[in-house]
Order: sequence, then C-alpha cells, then structure tokens
Amino acid sequence: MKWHDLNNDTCPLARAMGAIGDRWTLLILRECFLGVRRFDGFQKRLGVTRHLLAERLKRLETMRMLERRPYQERPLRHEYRLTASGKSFAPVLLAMQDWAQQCLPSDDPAPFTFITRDSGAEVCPVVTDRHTGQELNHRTVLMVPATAAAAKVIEAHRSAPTPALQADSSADTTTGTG
Amino acid sequence: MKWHDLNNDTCPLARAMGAIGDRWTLLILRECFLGVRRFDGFQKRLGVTRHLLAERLKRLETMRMLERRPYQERPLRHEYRLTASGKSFAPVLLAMQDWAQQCLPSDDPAPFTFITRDSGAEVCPVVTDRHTGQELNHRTVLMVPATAAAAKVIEAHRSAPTPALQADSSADTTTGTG
DNA sequence: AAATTAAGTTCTATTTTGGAACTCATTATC
DNA sequence: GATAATGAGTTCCAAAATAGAACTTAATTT
Repeated sequence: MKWHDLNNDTCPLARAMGAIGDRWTLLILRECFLGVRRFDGFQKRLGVTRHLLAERLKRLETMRMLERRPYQERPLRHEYRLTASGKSFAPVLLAMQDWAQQCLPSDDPAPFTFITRDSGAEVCPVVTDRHTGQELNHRTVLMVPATAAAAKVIEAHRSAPTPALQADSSADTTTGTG
Repeated sequence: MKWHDLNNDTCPLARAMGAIGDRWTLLILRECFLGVRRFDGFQKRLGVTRHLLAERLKRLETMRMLERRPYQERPLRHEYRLTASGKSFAPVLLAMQDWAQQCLPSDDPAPFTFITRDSGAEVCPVVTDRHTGQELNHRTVLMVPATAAAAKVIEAHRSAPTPALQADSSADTTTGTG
C-alpha cells in the first residue's frame, strides 16, 4: 500500500492518516492555530526543511485545510490560513494534547495550552456524546464493524434476539447497508 | 530534526506525532480496538509488510501502548493487547473519526462505528470542558503560549489590565485581541 | 514426508526525507 | 548605484524509511 492510497480508503481514520500521517503536517496545523501564517514563520519555528514545508503546505491546501491567499503585491506574497475544515480540526488537537500529556509525559511543561475565549480559563477536554452527555472512552464505547452496528440497532428496535450479530463476522469487508 | 527526536519534544502534540506520526501506527491501534491481537491478524487486515509491522509493534510496546503477552507455549507465541495508555487513546480516535467523516468525505460509508456499550446506540462525539460542559472548538477555545495563558490567569485574578500580554508578542505570532 | 500455521527476520529496490545551496522580485542600506 | 536583506519558494544530492518478497524456526496437521 502506498502513502497516497490512504486518502481514498473507506475508513475515515485511514483517510485522516493520509492527511496527517507524517511528522510535520499536524505540527504545521498547530502553528496555524497559534497564529503563524507565513512560509518563513513555519520554517523558522518548526525547523522543517523548506523543501518539505512547501510540499506539506501544498498538500494541506489540496485537502482544503489551508487556503493560500495574497497579503501583498509587488512582489506577490501569499499567506496560509485555516479553512473551515482546518479550524474544525481543533477538537482533535484538544483530545490529542490531553492524551499525550497523560500517556507520554515529559519533564518539561507544555509550551502551549488551550484557554476558553470568554473566561481565559484553561480547558479540561473530555469527549462526550452530544445527545446524552455521557463521557466517551474505552469503558463506555465499543468500536464495531458497521454491519454489527446496524445489527445492534435492529436488535434494539425489535428488542428480540436476532441471529445477525453472531452470523458471519469472519469476512473482512461485509459492507451492507441495513 | 529526526523522527526519534519528536519523542522528547516539550510539546505534547509533537510527542503524539512521535508516537503515531506515520502511516501505520494509528491503524494498528484501530485494529486493536476492533479486537485484533495477533501478528498475522494485523498483517492480513492492514496489508502492511511484516517487516514494518514488527517494527511498529515493537515501538508501540516500548511506548507502553501495547503489551506483548504469551497466549501459548510450544511453540511460544505472543499476542498484543492495549494497555491503559493504549485504551485511553480511544477519545482521540473518536474525535479523529468524527473530523475525518466531515472534512474528508468519501463515497463509501465508514466500515466501523462507535456504539455505546450500554445501549448500543451510535455515538455522536463532541469535545467538551469537563467542568463547565461547554463545547470546545475553534470558536470557543484559543491556543496560546503557556506564558500568555499564565498572564491570562493573573489578569483574571486581578481583573485589571496588565502589560504582560502585549509585552513581547512582536514576532509573527500576534495573539489576537479578543 | 510434506504442507500448514504463526511470528518474525533478512534482503534489495523504491520512495521519502534531510540538508544545503540557488533563484527571483522587490526593498532597504551603504 | 552597488550591495545586502527579505520572503517564498525550487533544485540537487545524500541519508533514512518503506515496500515487496523470500527466508527462518518450531511445532502441528495431512
């Protein structure tokens, strides 16, 4: 399998890794959230080679996470700004920072934090269910093949045992729309 | 900068990319959450080369996200299981899957979903603040250098304007006003 | 005895990345 | 008016990582 192929994978997580599955892309996004917009700003702060930076910025633009827009003419210069897609990556950064601080600890304090825009208080991120408010983690949530999920829903509707769940979970791609 | 150096970066997000900033590691974790435990299980489902898979599993073990434990003797065979650290990565997967489904859409439906263990209902993940319940996203949250965050806290305590915030933000990181 | 299963390891070829120097248009400095 | 300096890249080569396939080892099944 090749790098590029991930972008067309049916699994959203695989596509996410097609987008940010390298050493630099997520760090470029981090800098965007910190307010950096220009090529040399990214380059100096990250220490990434200009070569790769140019390539990664181009990719982020292709993926519509960043947009390149002129900030001056004569000579023409562009800056990079987060698009709506780019901005909506913020919750992933929050979850990831929280996880890394707990599970990949460091002697040094984090150089950045997230604060609320209204109160300025440091946030304490937790993933919850939008509808029930329940905290979502490994204890409360199960990851299942889509077919099994559909079967679960059917089961819940009928409130009677269906053989669908135990049926055949041996094959690797049983994509059936329930 | 080298691959390995990220693991000791002071930034948690950089360390996170040291952990999962490649094409395969996160997909291996995905398979773990789906119940896969054995070398050949990962290999067949992901299509990753055995060489890389062995290397990545070793790394995940070193990072204490997976643990290798014997499941039979004669011949001795091991399986890989999520540790507490590995399990606590679940919220990141939830946030990432949600983001990718919205921002990297596909013609095909996702092959996996997350359901609650109690009701079996599909979850709708949203990152919130543990204390206030407020939804955390680009509109409600600001990413700031740790010093600026400290200044904000001091400011909030005194409820009087301090020069600390405007002090040395002359670089290209113009931490926005309000 | 030969094939199969399971979990790797070893080898070479290809792709990606790192590091440095170079370009090009304009503006600032001597 | 020549000489930096700035900003955003591009080009080139060396080093590292990844892909693909074959090989190993120990036991089990046919």
